[in-house]
Amino acid sequence: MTDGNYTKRQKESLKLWIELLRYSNKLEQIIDNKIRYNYGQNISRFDVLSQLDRAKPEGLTVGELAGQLIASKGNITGLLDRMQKDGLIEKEAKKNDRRSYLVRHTNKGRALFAEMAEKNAQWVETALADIDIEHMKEFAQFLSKSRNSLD
Amino acid sequence: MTDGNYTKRQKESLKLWIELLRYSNKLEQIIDNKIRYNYGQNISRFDVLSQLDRAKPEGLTVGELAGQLIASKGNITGLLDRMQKDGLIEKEAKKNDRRSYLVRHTNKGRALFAEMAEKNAQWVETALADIDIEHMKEFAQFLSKSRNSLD
DNA sequence: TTTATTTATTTTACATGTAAACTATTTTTG
DNA sequence: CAAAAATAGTTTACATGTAAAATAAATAAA
Repeated sequence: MTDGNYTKRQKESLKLWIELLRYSNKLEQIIDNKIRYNYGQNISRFDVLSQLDRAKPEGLTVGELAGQLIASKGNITGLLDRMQKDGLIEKEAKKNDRRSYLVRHTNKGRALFAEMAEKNAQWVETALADIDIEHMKEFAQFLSKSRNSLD
Repeated sequence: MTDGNYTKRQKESLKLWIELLRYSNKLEQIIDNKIRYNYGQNISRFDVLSQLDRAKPEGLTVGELAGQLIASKGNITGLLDRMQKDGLIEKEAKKNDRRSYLVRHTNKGRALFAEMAEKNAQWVETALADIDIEHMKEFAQFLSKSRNSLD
Protein backbone atom coordinates (compact mmCIF):
# COMPACT_ATOMS: atom_id res chain seq x y z
CA MET A 1 0.00 0.00 0.00
CA THR A 2 1.52 3.31 -1.04
CA ASP A 3 1.16 6.58 0.80
CA GLY A 4 -1.76 7.59 -1.36
CA ASN A 5 -3.87 4.75 -0.06
CA TYR A 6 -3.95 5.95 3.51
CA THR A 7 -7.01 7.81 4.68
CA LYS A 8 -6.70 11.37 5.86
CA ARG A 9 -7.23 10.22 9.40
CA GLN A 10 -4.57 7.52 9.10
CA LYS A 11 -2.05 10.01 7.76
CA GLU A 12 -2.63 12.39 10.63
CA SER A 13 -2.50 9.55 13.15
CA LEU A 14 0.82 8.38 11.76
CA LYS A 15 2.27 11.88 11.79
CA LEU A 16 1.28 12.37 15.39
CA TRP A 17 2.60 8.95 16.33
CA ILE A 18 5.99 9.64 14.76
CA GLU A 19 6.28 13.07 16.32
CA LEU A 20 5.34 11.68 19.71
CA LEU A 21 7.95 8.95 19.49
CA ARG A 22 10.62 11.34 18.29
CA TYR A 23 9.96 13.99 20.91
CA SER A 24 9.48 11.62 23.79
CA ASN A 25 12.49 9.46 22.98
CA LYS A 26 14.69 12.49 22.56
CA LEU A 27 13.57 13.99 25.86
CA GLU A 28 14.01 10.66 27.62
CA GLN A 29 17.48 10.39 26.12
CA ILE A 30 18.45 13.83 27.37
CA ILE A 31 17.36 13.13 30.92
CA ASP A 32 18.82 9.62 30.92
CA ASN A 33 22.20 11.00 29.84
CA LYS A 34 22.13 13.58 32.61
CA ILE A 35 21.29 10.95 35.23
CA ARG A 36 24.00 8.62 33.95
CA TYR A 37 26.65 11.28 33.73
CA ASN A 38 25.91 12.94 37.08
CA TYR A 39 24.86 9.99 39.24
CA GLY A 40 25.88 6.77 37.50
CA GLN A 41 22.23 5.73 37.49
CA ASN A 42 19.62 5.58 34.72
CA ILE A 43 15.94 6.28 34.12
CA SER A 44 14.82 2.79 35.20
CA ARG A 45 16.54 3.12 38.54
CA PHE A 46 15.24 6.67 38.97
CA ASP A 47 11.76 5.35 38.22
CA VAL A 48 12.07 2.59 40.84
CA LEU A 49 13.31 5.02 43.51
CA SER A 50 10.56 7.46 42.59
CA GLN A 51 7.82 4.86 43.06
CA LEU A 52 9.33 3.65 46.34
CA ASP A 53 9.60 7.24 47.56
CA ARG A 54 5.89 7.84 47.19
CA ALA A 55 4.92 4.36 48.48
CA LYS A 56 3.76 3.52 51.99
CA PRO A 57 6.69 3.32 54.43
CA GLU A 58 6.63 -0.48 54.67
CA GLY A 59 7.38 -0.63 50.95
CA LEU A 60 5.95 -2.40 47.92
CA THR A 61 5.92 -5.96 46.71
CA VAL A 62 7.65 -6.64 43.42
CA GLY A 63 4.27 -6.95 41.74
CA GLU A 64 2.99 -3.63 43.07
CA LEU A 65 6.21 -1.93 42.10
CA ALA A 66 6.20 -3.39 38.60
CA GLY A 67 2.63 -2.19 38.10
CA GLN A 68 3.61 1.40 38.84
CA LEU A 69 6.76 1.65 36.78
CA ILE A 70 6.56 3.80 33.67
CA ALA A 71 9.02 2.02 31.43
CA SER A 72 10.66 -1.24 32.45
CA LYS A 73 8.36 -3.97 33.91
CA GLY A 74 10.28 -6.97 32.60
CA ASN A 75 13.30 -8.49 34.30
CA ILE A 76 12.75 -6.45 37.43
CA THR A 77 14.45 -9.20 39.44
CA GLY A 78 17.89 -8.35 38.12
CA LEU A 79 17.32 -4.62 38.37
CA LEU A 80 16.36 -4.91 42.06
CA ASP A 81 19.28 -7.25 42.75
CA ARG A 82 21.73 -4.73 41.35
CA MET A 83 20.12 -1.86 43.22
CA GLN A 84 20.27 -3.87 46.42
CA LYS A 85 23.94 -4.62 45.82
CA ASP A 86 24.50 -0.87 45.45
CA GLY A 87 22.76 -0.32 48.78
CA LEU A 88 19.90 1.70 47.28
CA ILE A 89 17.06 -0.63 48.27
CA GLU A 90 16.40 -3.37 50.82
CA LYS A 91 14.08 -6.37 50.86
CA GLU A 92 12.04 -7.74 53.74
CA ALA A 93 10.26 -11.09 53.77
CA LYS A 94 6.50 -10.96 54.22
CA LYS A 95 5.23 -12.82 57.28
CA ASN A 96 1.93 -14.01 55.81
CA ASP A 97 3.03 -14.88 52.29
CA ARG A 98 6.31 -16.59 51.69
CA ARG A 99 6.11 -16.11 47.93
CA SER A 100 6.39 -12.38 48.27
CA TYR A 101 8.54 -9.72 49.89
CA LEU A 102 8.57 -5.99 50.41
CA VAL A 103 10.97 -3.59 48.72
CA ARG A 104 11.94 -0.26 50.27
CA HIS A 105 14.59 2.32 49.52
CA THR A 106 17.36 2.64 52.08
CA ASN A 107 18.53 5.91 53.59
CA LYS A 108 21.19 5.95 50.93
CA GLY A 109 18.58 5.39 48.24
CA ARG A 110 16.32 8.04 49.73
CA ALA A 111 19.11 10.60 49.85
CA LEU A 112 20.22 9.84 46.31
CA PHE A 113 16.68 10.10 45.04
CA ALA A 114 16.14 13.46 46.74
CA GLU A 115 19.25 14.79 45.04
CA MET A 116 18.38 13.36 41.65
CA ALA A 117 14.77 14.52 41.82
CA GLU A 118 15.81 18.08 42.48
CA LYS A 119 18.28 18.09 39.62
CA ASN A 120 15.79 16.36 37.38
CA ALA A 121 13.24 19.11 37.98
CA GLN A 122 15.81 21.63 36.80
CA TRP A 123 16.79 19.61 33.75
CA VAL A 124 13.21 19.04 32.71
CA GLU A 125 12.39 22.69 33.26
CA THR A 126 15.31 23.67 31.04
CA ALA A 127 14.38 21.18 28.35
CA LEU A 128 10.82 22.52 28.24
CA ALA A 129 11.80 26.16 28.60
CA ASP A 130 10.35 27.15 25.23
CA ILE A 131 6.84 25.94 26.03
CA ASP A 132 4.60 28.43 27.77
CA ILE A 133 2.89 27.28 30.93
CA GLU A 134 -0.62 27.36 29.53
CA HIS A 135 0.31 25.05 26.72
CA MET A 136 1.96 22.75 29.24
CA LYS A 137 -1.16 22.39 31.32
CA GLU A 138 -3.37 21.90 28.31
CA PHE A 139 -1.01 19.37 26.84
CA ALA A 140 -0.57 17.37 30.03
CA GLN A 141 -4.32 17.14 30.54
CA PHE A 142 -4.80 16.11 26.96
CA LEU A 143 -2.22 13.31 27.32
CA SER A 144 -3.66 12.11 30.58
CA LYS A 145 -7.14 11.92 29.10
CA SER A 146 -5.96 10.29 25.89
CA ARG A 147 -3.97 7.69 27.78
CA ASN A 148 -7.10 6.30 29.39
CA SER A 149 -8.59 5.58 26.00
CA LEU A 150 -5.53 3.50 25.08
CA ASP A 151 -6.70 0.64 27.27
CA MET B 1 13.79 19.25 48.58
CA THR B 2 10.12 18.46 49.15
CA ASP B 3 7.36 19.04 46.67
CA GLY B 4 6.67 22.45 48.14
CA ASN B 5 10.05 23.74 47.08
CA TYR B 6 9.48 23.37 43.37
CA THR B 7 8.51 26.46 41.43
CA LYS B 8 5.18 26.56 39.64
CA ARG B 9 6.96 26.20 36.35
CA GLN B 10 8.97 23.20 37.55
CA LYS B 11 5.84 21.46 38.77
CA GLU B 12 4.11 21.91 35.44
CA SER B 13 7.21 20.80 33.56
CA LEU B 14 7.44 17.65 35.65
CA LYS B 15 3.76 16.87 35.18
CA LEU B 16 4.05 17.23 31.44
CA TRP B 17 7.24 15.18 31.38
CA ILE B 18 5.62 12.32 33.30
CA GLU B 19 2.49 12.35 31.17
CA LEU B 20 4.55 12.38 28.00
CA LEU B 21 6.63 9.41 29.15
CA ARG B 22 3.56 7.48 30.26
CA TYR B 23 1.56 8.11 27.13
CA SER B 24 4.38 7.60 24.71
CA ASN B 25 5.73 4.45 26.36
CA LYS B 26 2.28 2.95 26.55
CA LEU B 27 1.58 3.66 22.90
CA GLU B 28 4.99 2.33 21.89
CA GLN B 29 4.31 -0.79 23.93
CA ILE B 30 0.97 -1.36 22.24
CA ILE B 31 2.43 -1.11 18.76
CA ASP B 32 5.51 -3.13 19.64
CA ASN B 33 3.33 -5.94 20.96
CA LYS B 34 1.27 -5.96 17.78
CA ILE B 35 4.39 -6.11 15.61
CA ARG B 36 5.90 -8.89 17.71
CA TYR B 37 2.74 -10.95 17.84
CA ASN B 38 1.80 -10.58 14.18
CA TYR B 39 5.19 -10.47 12.48
CA GLY B 40 7.83 -11.69 14.92
CA GLN B 41 9.60 -8.33 14.53
CA ASN B 42 9.85 -5.33 16.83
CA ILE B 43 9.83 -1.54 16.71
CA SER B 44 13.60 -1.25 16.15
CA ARG B 45 13.44 -3.49 13.10
CA PHE B 46 10.34 -1.71 11.82
CA ASP B 47 12.20 1.56 12.26
CA VAL B 48 15.20 0.28 10.27
CA LEU B 49 13.02 -0.99 7.43
CA SER B 50 11.08 2.25 7.43
CA GLN B 51 14.22 4.35 7.02
CA LEU B 52 15.59 2.06 4.31
CA ASP B 53 12.26 2.20 2.51
CA ARG B 54 12.38 5.96 2.18
CA ALA B 55 16.11 6.06 1.40
CA LYS B 56 17.70 6.36 -2.00
CA PRO B 57 17.70 3.03 -3.87
CA GLU B 58 21.42 2.39 -3.42
CA GLY B 59 20.82 2.36 0.34
CA LEU B 60 22.36 4.00 3.38
CA THR B 61 25.64 3.64 5.20
CA VAL B 62 25.44 2.47 8.81
CA GLY B 63 26.15 6.02 9.95
CA GLU B 64 23.41 7.56 7.84
CA LEU B 65 20.95 4.93 8.97
CA ALA B 66 21.83 5.35 12.63
CA GLY B 67 21.34 9.10 12.33
CA GLN B 68 17.78 8.63 11.10
CA LEU B 69 16.58 6.02 13.56
CA ILE B 70 14.10 7.19 16.16
CA ALA B 71 15.00 4.93 19.04
CA SER B 72 17.97 2.56 18.87
CA LYS B 73 21.31 4.06 17.63
CA GLY B 74 23.60 1.91 19.78
CA ASN B 75 24.68 -1.61 18.91
CA ILE B 76 23.31 -1.29 15.41
CA THR B 77 25.93 -3.81 14.24
CA GLY B 78 24.19 -6.73 15.89
CA LEU B 79 20.74 -5.56 14.85
CA LEU B 80 21.78 -5.39 11.19
CA ASP B 81 23.55 -8.76 11.43
CA ARG B 82 20.38 -10.43 12.68
CA MET B 83 18.24 -8.72 10.08
CA GLN B 84 20.65 -9.83 7.38
CA LYS B 85 20.51 -13.38 8.69
CA ASP B 86 16.71 -13.20 8.43
CA GLY B 87 17.06 -12.03 4.82
CA LEU B 88 15.46 -8.64 5.44
CA ILE B 89 18.45 -6.51 4.47
CA GLU B 90 21.62 -6.83 2.41
CA LYS B 91 25.00 -5.13 2.55
CA GLU B 92 27.20 -3.92 -0.29
CA ALA B 93 30.80 -2.82 0.01
CA LYS B 94 31.51 0.78 -1.00
CA LYS B 95 34.03 1.14 -3.80
CA ASN B 96 35.63 4.37 -2.66
CA ASP B 97 35.73 3.80 1.09
CA ARG B 98 36.66 0.44 2.49
CA ARG B 99 35.63 1.42 6.02
CA SER B 100 32.01 1.74 5.02
CA TYR B 101 29.24 -0.18 3.27
CA LEU B 102 25.69 0.35 2.07
CA VAL B 103 22.62 -1.22 3.62
CA ARG B 104 19.43 -1.87 1.63
CA HIS B 105 16.28 -3.84 2.31
CA THR B 106 15.81 -6.95 0.19
CA ASN B 107 12.64 -7.81 -1.69
CA LYS B 108 11.62 -9.86 1.30
CA GLY B 109 12.31 -6.93 3.61
CA ARG B 110 10.43 -4.57 1.31
CA ALA B 111 7.38 -6.84 1.15
CA LEU B 112 7.37 -7.37 4.90
CA PHE B 113 7.65 -3.65 5.51
CA ALA B 114 4.76 -2.88 3.15
CA GLU B 115 2.58 -5.32 5.04
CA MET B 116 3.64 -4.10 8.45
CA ALA B 117 3.27 -0.45 7.50
CA GLU B 118 -0.30 -0.94 6.37
CA LYS B 119 -1.24 -2.80 9.53
CA ASN B 120 0.61 -0.26 11.62
CA ALA B 121 -1.43 2.56 10.12
CA GLN B 122 -4.58 0.77 11.20
CA TRP B 123 -3.30 0.04 14.68
CA VAL B 124 -2.16 3.60 15.24
CA GLU B 125 -5.44 4.93 13.90
CA THR B 126 -7.33 2.71 16.32
CA ALA B 127 -5.14 3.68 19.26
CA LEU B 128 -5.71 7.36 18.56
CA ALA B 129 -9.37 7.00 17.66
CA ASP B 130 -10.57 9.21 20.52
CA ILE B 131 -8.55 12.24 19.43
CA ASP B 132 -10.22 14.53 16.94
CA ILE B 133 -8.26 15.37 13.83
CA GLU B 134 -7.84 19.06 14.62
CA HIS B 135 -6.22 18.26 17.93
CA MET B 136 -3.96 15.80 16.15
CA LYS B 137 -2.66 18.38 13.73
CA GLU B 138 -2.18 20.98 16.41
CA PHE B 139 -0.45 18.51 18.68
CA ALA B 140 1.89 17.14 16.02
CA GLN B 141 2.96 20.64 15.00
CA PHE B 142 3.51 21.56 18.60
CA LEU B 143 5.73 18.52 19.16
CA SER B 144 7.69 19.08 16.01
CA LYS B 145 8.37 22.68 16.93
CA SER B 146 9.21 21.86 20.53
CA ARG B 147 11.61 19.14 19.52
CA ASN B 148 13.83 21.61 17.73
CA SER B 149 14.31 23.56 20.93
CA LEU B 150 15.55 20.42 22.69
CA ASP B 151 18.90 20.61 20.92
C1' DT C 1 -8.29 -33.10 52.70
C1' DT C 2 -6.35 -34.00 48.36
C1' DT C 3 -6.16 -32.11 43.83
C1' DA C 4 -6.38 -28.36 40.82
C1' DT C 5 -5.87 -23.63 40.02
C1' DT C 6 -4.13 -19.24 40.78
C1' DT C 7 -0.66 -16.01 42.25
C1' DA C 8 4.16 -14.12 42.94
C1' DT C 9 8.42 -14.26 41.55
C1' DT C 10 12.50 -16.34 39.33
C1' DT C 11 14.97 -18.42 35.66
C1' DT C 12 16.33 -19.01 31.02
C1' DA C 13 17.46 -17.62 26.55
C1' DC C 14 17.89 -14.22 23.71
C1' DA C 15 17.41 -9.28 21.66
C1' DT C 16 18.48 -4.75 22.37
C1' DG C 17 20.71 -0.41 24.52
C1' DT C 18 25.00 2.11 26.36
C1' DA C 19 29.74 3.45 26.78
C1' DA C 20 34.35 2.93 26.06
C1' DA C 21 38.13 0.95 23.89
C1' DC C 22 39.78 -0.77 19.56
C1' DT C 23 40.73 -1.57 14.41
C1' DA C 24 41.00 -0.15 9.94
C1' DT C 25 40.90 3.37 6.74
C1' DT C 26 40.87 7.96 5.09
C1' DT C 27 42.00 12.74 5.43
C1' DT C 28 44.64 16.53 7.07
C1' DT C 29 48.73 18.88 8.12
C1' DG C 30 53.32 20.11 8.36
C1' DC D 1 55.46 11.88 1.82
C1' DA D 2 55.14 10.84 7.04
C1' DA D 3 52.90 11.71 11.30
C1' DA D 4 48.75 13.16 13.37
C1' DA D 5 43.95 13.56 13.45
C1' DA D 6 39.45 12.35 12.07
C1' DT D 7 36.02 9.00 10.50
C1' DA D 8 33.37 4.45 10.10
C1' DG D 9 32.31 0.47 12.18
C1' DT D 10 33.20 -3.31 15.41
C1' DT D 11 34.04 -5.37 19.74
C1' DT D 12 33.63 -5.91 24.58
C1' DA D 13 31.39 -5.89 28.85
C1' DC D 14 27.61 -5.10 31.00
C1' DA D 15 22.62 -3.35 31.98
C1' DT D 16 18.15 -3.70 30.60
C1' DG D 17 13.84 -5.47 28.02
C1' DT D 18 10.79 -9.51 26.38
C1' DA D 19 8.56 -13.89 26.47
C1' DA D 20 7.96 -18.32 27.96
C1' DA D 21 8.75 -21.89 31.08
C1' DA D 22 9.66 -23.14 35.76
C1' DT D 23 9.25 -22.97 40.83
C1' DA D 24 7.09 -22.30 45.04
C1' DA D 25 3.43 -21.07 47.87
C1' DA D 26 -1.34 -19.88 48.64
C1' DT D 27 -6.13 -20.51 47.56
C1' DA D 28 -10.15 -22.76 45.65
C1' DA D 29 -12.72 -26.80 44.40
C1' DA D 30 -14.18 -31.41 44.48
